[in-house]
Amino acid sequence: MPVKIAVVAVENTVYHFDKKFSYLIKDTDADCIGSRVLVPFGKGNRLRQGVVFAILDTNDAGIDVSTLKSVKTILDKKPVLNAEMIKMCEFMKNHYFCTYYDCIKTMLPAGINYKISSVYSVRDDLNKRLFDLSDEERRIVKYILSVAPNPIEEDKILTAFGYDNNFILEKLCADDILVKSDTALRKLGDKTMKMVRLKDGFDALPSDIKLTEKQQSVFDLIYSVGSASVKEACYYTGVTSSVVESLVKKGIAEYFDDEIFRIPNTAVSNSYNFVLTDEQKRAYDELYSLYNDSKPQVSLLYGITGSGKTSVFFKLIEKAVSDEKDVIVMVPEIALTPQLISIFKSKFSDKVAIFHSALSLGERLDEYKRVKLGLAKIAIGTRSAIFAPFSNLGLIIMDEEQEHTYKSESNPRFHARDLAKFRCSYNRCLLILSSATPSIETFYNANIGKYHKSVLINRYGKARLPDVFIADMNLEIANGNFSEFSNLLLESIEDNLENKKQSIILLNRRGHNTFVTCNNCKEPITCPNCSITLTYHKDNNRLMCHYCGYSIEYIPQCPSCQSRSLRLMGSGTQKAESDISNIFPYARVLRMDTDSTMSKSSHEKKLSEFANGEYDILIGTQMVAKGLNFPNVTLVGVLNADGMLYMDDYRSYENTFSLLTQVVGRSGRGENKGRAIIQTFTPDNPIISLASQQNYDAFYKSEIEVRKALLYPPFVNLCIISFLSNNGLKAKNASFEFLKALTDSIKKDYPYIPIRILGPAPSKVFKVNNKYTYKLIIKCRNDLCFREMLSRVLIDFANIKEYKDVSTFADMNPINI
DNA sequence: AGCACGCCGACT
DNA sequence: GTCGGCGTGCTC
Repeated sequence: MPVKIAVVAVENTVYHFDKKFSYLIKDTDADCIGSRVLVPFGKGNRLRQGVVFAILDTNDAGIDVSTLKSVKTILDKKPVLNAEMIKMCEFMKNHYFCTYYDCIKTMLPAGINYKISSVYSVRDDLNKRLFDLSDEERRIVKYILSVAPNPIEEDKILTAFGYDNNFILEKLCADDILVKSDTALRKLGDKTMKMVRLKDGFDALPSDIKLTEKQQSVFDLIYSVGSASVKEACYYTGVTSSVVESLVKKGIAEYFDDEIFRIPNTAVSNSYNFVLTDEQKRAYDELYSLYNDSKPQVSLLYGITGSGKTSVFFKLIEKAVSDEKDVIVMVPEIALTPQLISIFKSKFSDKVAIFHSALSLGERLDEYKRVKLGLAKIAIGTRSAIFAPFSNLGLIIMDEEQEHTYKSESNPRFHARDLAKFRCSYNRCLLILSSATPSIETFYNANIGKYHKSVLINRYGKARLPDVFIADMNLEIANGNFSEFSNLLLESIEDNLENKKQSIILLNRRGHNTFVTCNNCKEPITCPNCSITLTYHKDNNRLMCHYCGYSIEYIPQCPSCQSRSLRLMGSGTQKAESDISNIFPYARVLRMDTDSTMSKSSHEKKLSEFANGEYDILIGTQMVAKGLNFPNVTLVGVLNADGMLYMDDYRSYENTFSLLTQVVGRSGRGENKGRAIIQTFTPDNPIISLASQQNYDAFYKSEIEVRKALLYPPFVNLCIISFLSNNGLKAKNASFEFLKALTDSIKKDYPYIPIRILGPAPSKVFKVNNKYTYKLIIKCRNDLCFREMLSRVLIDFANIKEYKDVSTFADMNPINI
């Protein structure tokens, strides 16, 4: 029979042996490029899933065909990956040092995945041998026969009989009673968020029911918040899910599924204005001519907050859709953009597909299919929307392109902007990067002519920039005000309360008090799993670790010297909330951070309640600073601008400038002029005054000089190699060994590669979750040559036995260095 | 990561 | 003389 060679990327490989494997395939099956297949793999020839990347003729493969195994099954009738996506896999593997299947899994919706598992069926001719079986074995055989001729999954049998291993099944196979085989099963059963609430009639605990201490703590939590996901209930009380389970068994609580995420249809959508101002029209015309260009183009749409960037790209999307082109719109965080989504839904209705993490597995698959079938023309979503399987892409938009949510922090560690550029060049279409405070890299690229640039300098309509005041907290203290709030801020809040206007207060710290120290031994209380101080949370009276989730009940006694004199230091959103409530007892205060926003849907609800005027003051972490549009907000207060400014990260100025500019821009979006008050101990820091003037250009000018002088992006790329181990010394040794391997390789094979190496050094937080991390920073040029060199070193290093248990990975331009 | 092969110790 | 411990190396 005539055969061809299928080049296959297989599942469950690790980086150092991930490559494309060749298998024989019938030439009648040669049209399966991009389809998933089952192939025998390894010495045991266990079946593994793979995706066919290419089909070759037997004579141009250049390998000994006689040694090849054959493709066992083709799983898809229609390919799941088209040519563009296969190319994108190659691109991602080369750029992000991950496996092919890491990429494939990221590109496809989880619901489409098959799971390979062992299944058992009973041999047809066994009747006579049944006598020899034990009772137990006979029950298993009966169980499997009950669904014959279908085989049963191994997991199902094991759980049905309560086994923790498959020895008895293996024995039955050895005795020729059962047959074991591998099958690809569609992953079923959506993993909806499992929620727990008290059963009706348990508002108060009847006195005849006794709970253990842990059960009581879970009860109290659910009682106080109404309902919580099981995960959150455990997180808050520091117990395992079995405690929740026992509450349910006792009939006190019950499980339910999280309500389906809905995009609220706020009234804003109808009043949205699509008539462009002259300035907006000019920007539109510029972008339109790029859109019509037959070459791929990237353009920065740069306009101050409230200048109507959305209107501009919305018009362009309308144009693209009328041209029968497909459009991807990426936003940093879907929950913070309900307004944008409602505009799209009201205008394009079911031509819009939404991609984000709060969708259930099934919903995500549905949206994916609607795109694939061409029913949806616009995909809106977070960074994963860049994988929307369009075939006629005409336009990609990245809103707030500087946001770090566009960078993935787990394998594959991609940046959506890079992939957007890839798709834009593949489809020869236009990519628009939109922002009021672009990333330094992007603005640099626009300035040197690599990107085009369209500028909006006027706020839209009657809205004007707010008046910004900088409150010097040193003066407040000198004047006897030791509170977290400057007098100016308190007066302004009071004014706003009287005038029925709303206020937003930003404090970039969760929790109540940020750390606890002992007055006697001066030791701060730290997490046992991480090298970081615990944060006091008043809501549950616990000390919590924001890194690993560890939590213990707060007992006012020092764990190291037993002294009872502890001091709560620093303040977070919880404390700010209670302080504000004490000062203004009649104000309706809403707090928004990852603690109070227990589930995604309540997040939505709270924002729309705030928009409806049900609250006077919104206090929160940076999530209150982004993208929201509340016309009635005329005051913004920033409590500790310093906290974010002096982090030892080369991007802390950039991030602070962006955050301050954005939060200041929340004020005065309606008819009334707004004001913003920034509290700081370093009022002379130029970043704060530049942000208060919304002067991005001046900020950029000073920042780019620093980057150039100190050799930071965009003048170099930062490639970080991390070494993670249970053993701190081992992580350290591995990092130094790697450094040696790297320098040797460069000396020997790549003498012309320009790089500078910093470190290795322990990571900023050395211990997280009992794992120790060392990091090596490589300042490099992110070109083919460097990536090839690094890839080789990584692969060779993975083969050193000594460091087998040190997990080593590379991250190009990560968020956290 | 699995999984088979292979080379040493405790046992019938 | 054999069973099985897990160290080692490969995966088309």
